[in-house]
Parts: sequence; structure tokens; C-alpha cells
Amino acid sequence: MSEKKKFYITTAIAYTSRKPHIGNAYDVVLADMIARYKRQNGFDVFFMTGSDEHGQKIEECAKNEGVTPKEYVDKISGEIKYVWNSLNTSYDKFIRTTDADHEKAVQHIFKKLYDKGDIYKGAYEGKYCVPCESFFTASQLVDGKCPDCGRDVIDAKEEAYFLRLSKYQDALVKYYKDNPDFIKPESRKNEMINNFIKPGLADLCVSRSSFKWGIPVTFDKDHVIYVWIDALSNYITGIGYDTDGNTGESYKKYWPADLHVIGKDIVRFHTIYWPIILLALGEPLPKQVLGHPWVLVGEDKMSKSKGNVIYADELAEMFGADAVRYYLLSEIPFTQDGTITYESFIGKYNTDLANTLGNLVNRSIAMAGKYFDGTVDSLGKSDALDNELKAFTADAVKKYTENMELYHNADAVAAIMSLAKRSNKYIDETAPWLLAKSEDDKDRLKAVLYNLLECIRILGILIYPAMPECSDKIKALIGTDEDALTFGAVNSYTVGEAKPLFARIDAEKALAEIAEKKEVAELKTENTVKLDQISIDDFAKIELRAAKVTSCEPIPKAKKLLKLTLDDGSGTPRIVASGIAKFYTPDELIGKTVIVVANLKPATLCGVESNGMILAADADDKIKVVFLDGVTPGSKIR
RNA sequence: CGCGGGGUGGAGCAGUUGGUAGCUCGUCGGGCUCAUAACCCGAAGGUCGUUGGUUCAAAUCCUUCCCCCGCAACCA
Repeated sequence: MSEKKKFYITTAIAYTSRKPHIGNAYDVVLADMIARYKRQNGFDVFFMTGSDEHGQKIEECAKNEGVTPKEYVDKISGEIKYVWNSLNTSYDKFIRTTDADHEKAVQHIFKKLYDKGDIYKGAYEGKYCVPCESFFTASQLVDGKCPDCGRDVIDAKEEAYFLRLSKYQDALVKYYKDNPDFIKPESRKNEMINNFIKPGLADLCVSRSSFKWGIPVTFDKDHVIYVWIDALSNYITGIGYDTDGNTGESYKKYWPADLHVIGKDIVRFHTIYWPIILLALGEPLPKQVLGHPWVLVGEDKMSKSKGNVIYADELAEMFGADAVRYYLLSEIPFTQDGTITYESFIGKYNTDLANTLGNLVNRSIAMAGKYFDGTVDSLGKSDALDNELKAFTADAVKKYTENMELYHNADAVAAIMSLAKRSNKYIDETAPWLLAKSEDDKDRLKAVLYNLLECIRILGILIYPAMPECSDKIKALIGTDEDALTFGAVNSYTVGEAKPLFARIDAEKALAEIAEKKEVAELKTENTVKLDQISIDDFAKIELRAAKVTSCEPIPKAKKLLKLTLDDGSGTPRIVASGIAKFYTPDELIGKTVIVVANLKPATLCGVESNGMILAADADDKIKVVFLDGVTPGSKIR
């Protein structure tokens, strides 16, 4: 046996702030399909996924629930694993960034880069305004003074550690050039080059001292290692990377990664920061990064506040893991965002899985049972119709393979479905039920059923990476696990009893059931996100005033901001920038009376100094400003 | 003029060496009965965002403008 070629594939590690939704799960399902495909084709695959468990946000989440950060991430990490498992994903390792060996390895990496001089202790390029307690970059300053209060600023520094990205910029660009397929799809590469590399990479801040929940910097107790080095390193620490050269066998075997499967939102981290960390460590770079699009619900991004979140494990519970996998793998385009709704999910399930594929298998098996007691042999003969079917099958296999090699999963799945459709057509062309009426046609009938079983066998093989359970069921039904993709590889079939692979879903009933479930869940979770209680004194610290909008204009270069001039009764006009440009035109606002937070620290947004903020409601996906009627500007609100 | 992607029959998408516009779903009509009210066939439906141009010929190349999305910069 010759040495197998290795294939190391990873997903992004999921952040443990909350339970992952189906969009997060897409990452893992996509990677799983590729991993299974590679295994099927003789590769020695290592497939890793995991959870990213540090950071300020988790500290906060834990605090809100009154548990320790560790307890919190233990819970969520368990949920992530549960969801991944419910989708039948075949990962070889689930790494957690709180794993002791990972933490230790990250500390070593940080130290090594520091010793090498690629990480240095620096400070926010800060101008500090003492009264305002704020840092500003030089570009934020107005006439060299604090943009908030106009007073002098000092050069105070908040110390932090930085990674010298600039040092490796040229090497990175060269890598892009030498490896044109490094970033897929192509458009994402252009984004990276134009937005980040061309303007020049600024050194990256890789430590934090503002929170504690992270991996401590060993040689500086005030700092924890920030997400970049902590989370990205999982790809090497998870397979035994060691800074001292005592790397484990699996690191030697599997690194560099063949493919990082990630969402398009984190392409930058994986194609700029991560390669540079590796360059600095002197390790080889991953071969390819696949930045897949998002799964949207209808038009919207999934979010808890919108209440439109769909969870993969819940779908899998109702309709099976294969069905969820199938939807994700067939319906999400390669470059643009795809959508899911319960309706589209059920529709796809019924037409593709129940009607086209499931029914094909069922009717074929049923006929084999009915006409030949389940035993069908090859007669070695074929006529024109048969040859057409064989040619189509070979072509479908080819298309499937070509697309799988490009990770065009949806097109690959479409090729499988086209074969199922063609097979259904073949049944109509040959009309076995007519052949069955005459003893003379017995052989022809047998040949037809044999051809169908061969198609089904091949379908079962092709569908394995996408729907492993379905594949196993098909193999069991036709009684063979012969995996050659050529017609005629099996001589004789003895099939089992026909059983539907995918029962049709009664859409109305299922949707009603889902709606009911959702209502219950909403009642439970409503208002769970509560802030800590505050005292009346705390509230009194907020100065709210009625103010009339005297003028309003868009801010050039700002898509979301409107510049409002307010009469707050003080006599001096108050300028406020507000992120409502998408929801209001200036004309709609002029003359209206709004509520302004009058003692909010000023800030400069897109060059406009904003003094306070306007109260508005987050209503669904819109923002609605709170308007007052018949209130004199300047009136205090409480 | 920050960068990039996209605007194709009701919906979702294919369609770059320019040469009769395709696929899936949906709709309508027909066929069949082995099968999960499934399957098969046919039809209707598109000025391929807009303007001008190159060409014998453009969805496909160049140009004007409009709209949508993503990235980046500010959603006080």
C-alpha cells in the first residue's frame, strides 16, 4: 500500500458567546462535505473544528448570567459540539482555546515572537486628553487639540504589545502572487489587497490589559493575549506545534493546512494576520483559504434581536441531519449569500429529497422486489436507451467530480440530482410495468431494473459526502457497498424491502408546529438580556432634554450619519451626529422635537463633532426616533 | 470619484476565446400508474438595469447614468 496523501482541513472555531445558528453551522457542514469527499478519495484527512473561548464579551456574558467565564464557555462549547454532532459532522478533533495545551503553546508562540523582536511593547499612538480620559490618534485631533473639548492633549501612552505586520508585508504579497488560488473566491482577495495591503499594513495590537479573560502574557502580568494570536494559532497548536521544535508527529504530518474553511467576515484575519504570524514563526503557510458567504434568513442577517434565528440542531431534530446538510450544501451559492426560510427548506426537501431521489429509489426497489423477488442480475446486454443512460451517468460523475475539486458544492450536488432525474426519466422511457405484462419481455425488464440499480448505487456513492446517512441507507437497500463509479461494477443485486428514504413533509402542519415552538421559546427568552439594575441616582446622571431640530443635513462620506442642529433651549445651537440616515431624510426631521442626551461626552464622527445623542428605538430592523409633541425645547425629561 | 461584487422570464441562479438565452422551483395543459397525490412530456413567460459605441453579429467588449450588496471609515 502506498503512502496516502494527507489533507488537513479546518473550520473557523466558533465563538462561545452564544449558541451557534445555522449560518455558523454552514461552515462546519461545508468543511465536512469536503473532508468526507477527500477521505472517500483515499486521502488521509485530518479535520479540525472547535471553539474560541476568550475575550471581553465572554467575560460580560458570564457576568450577566452570574457564572464564571469558564463555566459559561463550558456550557456554550458543549452546545456547539452538540449542534455539530447533530449534523453528523466527522471532525477528528474539537479544540477549545481554553485547553491547557493550547494555552501553553500560545504563550510559547507569543514569547518566541517577542524574543525575536516581531512582537514589541509599544503603546497606542495616543494623544491623551486628561479631563476627557480619552485616547485619540493624531488624525482625530482638531488643530492639535482634543476633538471633544478643545483642550491640549498630552502624549500619554497606554502600553500594549504589537505584532510587526509591516515587516512581512512584502513576503505576504509574494505569497499571494506565487499562490494565485490562496484566497477563494477571487473577489475576496481583491478586497484584501486594495483595502489593507496597498495602503500599508499597520502593526497589530495583540494584547489587552482592559480585561482578564484571556491567556496571560507570561512575562507581563498586566496583559492577556488578544484574539489574533490566541484563536488563529489553534490550527497549529491543535496538531501539536511546539515552538522549541519538539513538534508532534501529527504536526509534521499534517501542517501546512490544505484548507481553512471560514466565513467571509474573517477572511482578513486568515489571509493577512494568520500568514504573517506563521511567517514570523518561520512555519509554512496554509495552502488555501475558502471564504464562504453567509446564510441569511430571507433578506436579513440572522440575529437574536430580530428573532429570526434558525438553529441547525432543531431543524435536524425535525427533519434529519441529512436534510439540513442537503439544504446548506445545495442552496448556498459559492460567492454570494444564500437564504434559508422554513418554507424554502421544506420545499427543497420535498421536491429534491422526497420526490426526486427518495421516490426514485423506492419505486425501483419496489419493482425489483415485485417482478424478480429482489434478485436482479446483469445480462450484459444494452440497447440505445441504456447507452444513453450510461453516457449520462458518466457525464454526471465527471461534472460532480470537477465541481467537488473546486469546492463548488452546490454545483456538485446539482450534478447528483440531475442523475436522479435522468433515472426517473429512464423509467418512463422503458415503462417496466408494461414489460412486466409479457413473459417475452422478462429479460428486457431485468436489464432495465439492473441499469436502474446501477444508477442508484452510483447515486449512493456520490451523495455520501453530502448525506452520509442517506448513502448508507441506499447501500443497505441494494445490498452492496461496491464503490466503483463505473457502470457494471456489480453483477448481481439482491435488494431489500422498499422503504421511503425521505418521507414527504406536510408543509402546513410542519410550519404550524414550528410557529408554535417558536412562540413558546420566545416567551421563555423574552427580556433575558437585561442590564444590571441601577439606582435612581445613576439615572439622574443622565441629562435628557427636549430639543427642536432646526436644521439637518447629510454628512459627506458618511452613509449612516445625519448632522442635526438642535435648539436645546440653551441659546447655543447644539450639533449632533446620528446614525439614522438610512431611515430618515433631513426634511422629515426639521421642525420636529426630539430627546437629546445632553451631557454625553462629545465625540467626532466623520469629522463632525457630535454633542450628545438622539433617543431612538430599535424597532425590528429599523431605527425609529422618539418624537415629542408640544414640548418646549430645553424641557428636562425624566 | 475609497475598494470590490452584482443587476438575466413570478422566485432563486447558469451563462468571458462575442454567433440562435439556459437550469431548478412555481404556473398552465397533457401522459403514465411501478412509486412517497410521487414520475414523465409539452406550453406560456425575458427589450439579459439604463445610455451611447465597437462589430456582419453583444447578456458577453468599451462608455454614461441608476439601483442593490459586501469590505473599509464614522452607525454617541
